[in-house]
Amino acid sequence: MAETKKAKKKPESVWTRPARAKREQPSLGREQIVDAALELLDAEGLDGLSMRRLGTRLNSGATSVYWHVTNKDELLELALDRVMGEVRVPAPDGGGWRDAVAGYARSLRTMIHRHPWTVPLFGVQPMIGPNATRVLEEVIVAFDGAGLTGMDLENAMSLIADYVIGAAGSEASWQNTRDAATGEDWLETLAPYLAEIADRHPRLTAHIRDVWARETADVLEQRFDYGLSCVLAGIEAHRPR
Amino acid sequence: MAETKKAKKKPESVWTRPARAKREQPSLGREQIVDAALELLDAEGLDGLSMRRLGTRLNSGATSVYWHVTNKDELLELALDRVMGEVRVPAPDGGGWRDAVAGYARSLRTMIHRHPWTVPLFGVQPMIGPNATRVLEEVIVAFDGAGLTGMDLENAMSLIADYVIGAAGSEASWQNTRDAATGEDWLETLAPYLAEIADRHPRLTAHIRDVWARETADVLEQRFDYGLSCVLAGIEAHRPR
DNA sequence: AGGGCTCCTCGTACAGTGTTCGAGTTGACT
DNA sequence: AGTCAACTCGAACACTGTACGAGGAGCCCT
Repeated sequence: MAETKKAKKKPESVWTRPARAKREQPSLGREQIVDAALELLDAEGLDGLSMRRLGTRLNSGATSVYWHVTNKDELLELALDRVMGEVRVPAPDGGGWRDAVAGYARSLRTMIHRHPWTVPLFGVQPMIGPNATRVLEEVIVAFDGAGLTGMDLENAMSLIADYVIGAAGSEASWQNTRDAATGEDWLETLAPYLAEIADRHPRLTAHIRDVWARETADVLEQRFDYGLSCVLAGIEAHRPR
Repeated sequence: MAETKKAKKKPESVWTRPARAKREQPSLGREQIVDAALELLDAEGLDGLSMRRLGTRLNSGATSVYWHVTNKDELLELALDRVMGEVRVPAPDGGGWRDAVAGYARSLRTMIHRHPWTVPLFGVQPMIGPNATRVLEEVIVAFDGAGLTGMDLENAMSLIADYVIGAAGSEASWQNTRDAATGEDWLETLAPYLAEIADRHPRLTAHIRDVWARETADVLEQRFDYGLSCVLAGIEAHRPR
């Protein structure tokens, strides 16, 4: 493809004619575009994806992407649905609905951990991509056995999703500030401020002293499981019988 | 932008940085700046706030703001803490801890409804502004009577906050797309797509037909209360006794 | 063989963004 | 009167998303 076309001879020499840009992939496609976008997003977050950087990563002009995708928003929709493909929902065979739903929740959480840039994207548009709908379908099936229908089912599903997104999102952004500065640095710059508010907020400072600096991954794991089992217990307690 | 730098920068926030010595009556002040920023944010969301527009709204040069605020991020921190001042936490007098915590949750939710731009801001930096800390202190007090300490208390507080932010956030962004196009328009453009996935996802389409088009404010209210009482029941069930 | 026609690429340009810099203004204190 | 700090702000830089239109490649139908 990169070689000179010989069908027509034009009165030009090889030297005056600009060499055809060598394209390893003859054309751009949605798949490759989303692939490249995902690399940028996973590596540097939402701000790391710009149309120009995407273009250069694809060895193509900056605005060529706009033929395959009308918008940056649309591109993000595609990327979001792509990573929704990583979410697994166990079928409720054997184990009750609680296990299946818990499996879904945990899978959604690890997906968010892998792709933290998804968090501000949830819900900006109704998620109706193929993978999102597949997940929804499977979640409905997972809830079989809980005896929920109509609005009750909808409420329970929303509760699970809202909790997971809220929890995983706050975990992710917390990780972010942890990466930016080591926890000790933070504690160092924070110490005088903490001392200042110590008498205004006695309970809070006591709590902080009690709890901080053991925010390891284990603790986050435990916290998520605690919240999840609370939510499941609540759904269990409120379901019609 | 370009704020996702991984370079180690000294961790600072508006609250830890010493306030600048101020003069008698400078023409610009943090209060007025945050006031104007809030007007823009509430009127047009996160994208509606740009430093230049903020400048013109303040009848000042575009870059004058940078004397009083080092960053746009810092400005957003200030704005976020300002609206955190609207959150009320009932003292647990009389009614048990459940009522107090529920009151906090509902107050946080209405705050988010009033200022939907806060959602993507939660947790990007540790929230240590005066109003945020005041709320945290009061929440700890509200949990008195639940008999939670240390990590248990922390987990319960995180659970409440994560649920409320997740739920109110998804409500807010849903409202957004509702405003963009009337629900009927949406259903109209969506109908063929729904028909297309009907046999691939039978349960989902049945559920949608069952549930949709009654997404009134009442339903959202009910859903939030359902989720909240689930969470509270879960905390109740898991607390040490 | 040539004329359209559709798919596709891409350089250029526009209007905007956050932020830096340095020159200029003001007002209070020595 | 002079100094100095507190402030304001225009200009500029390096970005951003996107519209537009000029082209090129391959195909089908005369």
